[in-house]
Amino acid sequence: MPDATDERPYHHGNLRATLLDAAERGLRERGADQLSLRDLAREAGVSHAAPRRHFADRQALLDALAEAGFARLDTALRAALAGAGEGFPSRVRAAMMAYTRFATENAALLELMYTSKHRPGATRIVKAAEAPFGLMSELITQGQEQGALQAGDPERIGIVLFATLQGIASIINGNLVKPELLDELVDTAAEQFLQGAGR
Amino acid sequence: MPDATDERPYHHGNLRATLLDAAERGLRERGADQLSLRDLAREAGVSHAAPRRHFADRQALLDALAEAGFARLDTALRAALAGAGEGFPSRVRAAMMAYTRFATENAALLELMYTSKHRPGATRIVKAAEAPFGLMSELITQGQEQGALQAGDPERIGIVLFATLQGIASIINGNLVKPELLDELVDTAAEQFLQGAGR
DNA sequence: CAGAAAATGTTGTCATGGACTACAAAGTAG
DNA sequence: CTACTTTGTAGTCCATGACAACATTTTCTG
Repeated sequence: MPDATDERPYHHGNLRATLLDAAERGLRERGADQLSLRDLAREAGVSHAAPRRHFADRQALLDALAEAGFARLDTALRAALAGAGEGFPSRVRAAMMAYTRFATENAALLELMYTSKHRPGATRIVKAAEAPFGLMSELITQGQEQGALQAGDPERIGIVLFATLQGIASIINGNLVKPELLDELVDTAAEQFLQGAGR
Repeated sequence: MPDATDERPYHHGNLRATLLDAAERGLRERGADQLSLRDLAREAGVSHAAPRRHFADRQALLDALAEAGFARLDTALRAALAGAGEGFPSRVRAAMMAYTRFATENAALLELMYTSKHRPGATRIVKAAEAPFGLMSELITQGQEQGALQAGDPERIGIVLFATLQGIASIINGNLVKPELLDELVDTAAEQFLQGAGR
C-alpha cells in the first residue's frame, strides 16, 4: 500500500499556475527554445501528459506567457508613471526607462511577446498588448494637452515612441551594443523625442 | 546494380551552400522553429547526418543564416543610399525605408539576427552587424558635415535611429499594428528624427 | 444525497529530430 | 601510388511533442 506521508493528491489543484510559474523561470534562465512541457511536468511533479489539460500544445503555453508578459509590462509602466512628477518630460522619461528596463530584464519574454508567429490564436496576445499601447497614447495626449507636444494622432506618435524603446531593447538584448549604454541611449532618445515631437 | 541515370555522386560538391539556401527558404516559409536539419538534408538529397559536416549543430546553421542576413541588409542599405539624392533628408528617408522594408519582408530572418542567444559563438554575428551599423554612423556623420544635424556622437545617434527602425519592424512583424501603417510610421519617425536631431 | 457529467491526471505509444559513432568513398598531397 | 583529409552514409540513442485510452476527483443536477 502507498505510504500516506509523501503521497501526492491525484489532483494537483493549481497546475496551470504552477506550470506558468516554472515556465517563466525556465524562460528567463534558459530561453524559450529550451522550455519543454515534459520538463515543466517533472518540475511540478505530475505526469508528462498532464500539462496538455491546460495548454493544447507547446505554443499555447508560450502564448500564455506572452499574454501575461504584456499585463506585467502594463503594470510596470503604470507604476513608473504613478511615481513620476507632473511635468510631461519627466513623465515620458520615466515611462521610457521603465519600458526599456523591463524589456532588458525580461529579454526572452519580450521576444515571445513580439513574436506571435502570426498564428490565428494570437488574438489574445494582441488584445493584451493594447493596454500598454493605450497607455502610451494617453501619455502622448496628456503631453499635447499640456502643450508640450505638437498636435497629431496620439496613437501614431505613441507607436513610434514605443518602437524606439523596443528597438533599443532589441539591440541590447541581441548583444549588438553593450548593456551599459542603455541609460545613455534612452536619454538620447528622450531628448530627440521631446525636441522632435515637441514644439 | 544502381541505375547510372539518376545516380548521385557520393560527394554533393556544394552542400553547405545548398543547405543554407534551403534553410533560407524554409525560414521564410515556415519559420525558424520549423527548420530541421533532417528536412534540409532530405531536400538536398543527402543523408540525415551530412549537414553536420558543415554545421556543428542546429544553432550553428541559424547563426550562419543570421550572419548572412546582416550582409544582405548591408547590401540593401547601400543600394538604397546609392539610389538616393544628395540631400541629407532624402538620404535618411531612403535608408529608413530600405531598412524597414528589408525587416518586414524578412521577418523571421530579422528575428534570428537580433536573437543571438548570448551564445559565445555569436562573435561572428556581432561582427557582421558592424557593417550596417557603421553605415548608419557614416550617414549621421555626413548629416553633421552638411550641417543638417546637431553635433554629437554619430554612433550613439545612429544607434537610436537604427533602434527606432528595428522597433517599427518588430511591432509590425509581431502583428501588433497593421502592416499598411509601415510607410506612415516611417514618415513620422523620419520627421521626428530630422527635427529632433537636426538644428 | 446519488449518479451522471465534466475536469483533471496517468500510462502507454508513436513519430520526429538532434546528437553522436563507426565506417565508406572521394579528393588531395607527398 | 600511398597516406591523409574531407565529406558523406548507416545505424543508434535519447528527448520531446502529440495523441489515445483509461483512472480518479470534483461538480453539477435531479
